[in-house]
Amino acid sequence: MSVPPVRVRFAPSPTGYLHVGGARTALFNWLFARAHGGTFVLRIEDTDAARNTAAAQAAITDGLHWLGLDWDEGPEKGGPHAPYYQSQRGAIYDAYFQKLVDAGHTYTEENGAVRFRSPRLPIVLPDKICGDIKIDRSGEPDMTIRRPDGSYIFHFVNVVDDIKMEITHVIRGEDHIYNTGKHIELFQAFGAEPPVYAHIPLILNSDASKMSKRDQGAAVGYYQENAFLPAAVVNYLCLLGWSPKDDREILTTDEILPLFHWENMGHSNAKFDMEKCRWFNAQYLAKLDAPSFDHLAISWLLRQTPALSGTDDSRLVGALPLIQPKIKGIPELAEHLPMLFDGAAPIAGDAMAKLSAQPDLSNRLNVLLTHLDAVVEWTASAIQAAVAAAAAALTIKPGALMFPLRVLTTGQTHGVDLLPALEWLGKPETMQRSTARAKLILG
RNA sequence: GACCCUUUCGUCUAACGGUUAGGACACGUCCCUUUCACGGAUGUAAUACGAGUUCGAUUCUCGUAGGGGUCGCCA
Repeated sequence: MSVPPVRVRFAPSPTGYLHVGGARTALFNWLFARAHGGTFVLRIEDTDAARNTAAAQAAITDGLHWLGLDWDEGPEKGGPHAPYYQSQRGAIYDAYFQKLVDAGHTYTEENGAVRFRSPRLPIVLPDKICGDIKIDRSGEPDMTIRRPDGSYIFHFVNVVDDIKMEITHVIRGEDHIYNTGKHIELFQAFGAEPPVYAHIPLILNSDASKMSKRDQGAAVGYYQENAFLPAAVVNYLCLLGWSPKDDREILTTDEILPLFHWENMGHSNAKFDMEKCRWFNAQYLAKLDAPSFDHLAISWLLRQTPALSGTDDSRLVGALPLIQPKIKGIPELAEHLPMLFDGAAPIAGDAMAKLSAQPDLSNRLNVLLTHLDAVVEWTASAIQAAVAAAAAALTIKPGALMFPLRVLTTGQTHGVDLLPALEWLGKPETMQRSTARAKLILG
């Protein structure tokens, strides 16, 4: 007896955005298919014509493309079970509907809606994650499967398509557990074997509420817009409801595939932690090669308002390596770029306060500027030597001069690695900024 | 309310019935260092509660409580 090849599907409806929980469901289906050499099907459940727009469809396919979750059959690719849009499968549904009618499983309401007559038998759902779940629908009203206008309801089309598309495993959110009772009744009415079910726990907000469109990070588009690295997001998402069962956290999908078992799946809902997601992003950002980082940064800058000096000249490309190791997200460029490019930026309040508290300030600044002015070859190491010499002359530690130097040149208390930044800035600009701000500070 | 799922640091999670209950994010301290960081070290912090089984329970069973989900002619 041969085991049928694994076929899984992600079946979103076009709601206008791709929910991060949906993305995780897609990811788990994708991982399962890839781990078993199976087929990953994308099917668009667009039976609700009202919200079925091109933009809503694009949010799904763009998001999946961006995450790197390639499907084997579905929109853009076609396949043996095309079409993959439910809105185009009316004839199939009509035929399957007739089967139910002929078998006497249905009855029609006064207004024309058609219901499926439930066998009202207790159902046991053998779930791969939750175990055996008892579902008792005997007290429930019969489900409607067709509206008076002839369009079909989710439960019906979902099951028909899973039969037609030969889906072997259904991996979906826990919010579908109870629906599964209805679905199993339909499979049985069609004389079809239900697929293997695995219901994965949900992703919630940090306050345990359901993530909705408005919540930050609920839409995959948020990560795209903010130039997250897809691999980082995928990595983080994998760890919500799945674990390698050891201490590793940074994992490639190749490393995850052999460990993607039901046994490694979590059973309880997970709260989304944007801080940790950003930490993953920082890990991947730091490892990125310079050209890729430049491309990511520049294309993000070009999408910003003009206020953000989004040039792609060599000055900018020279500055980006200074920033790359400092940030957890590309949007933090907006914090670093001004202090590097705007020499006239005002001195930050806390910087001024901390600097004023330094003893012997006037003398220190003057000695520092004198030594800097004497630097011939303007390199980070030469600047460092000048700072060291100035410190020696003042009989203080070099470190004591770094903070004043940072304030003089950037106006800030913190920022990128200073000496390389000054090398990038150049001697004339450094001296000009320093003398101007020194005057301001010393009054 | 009914039914279903679930319960280990604030969060994500690990722990053949025997561990000083481990790791990571976040937070604190120290070290490193020319600065900001990175990094290293370290600290605060968890088995929801109550019974039972057992020599021994985070682990198995039951109950209680908390959280979530579902109860559509939405998907």
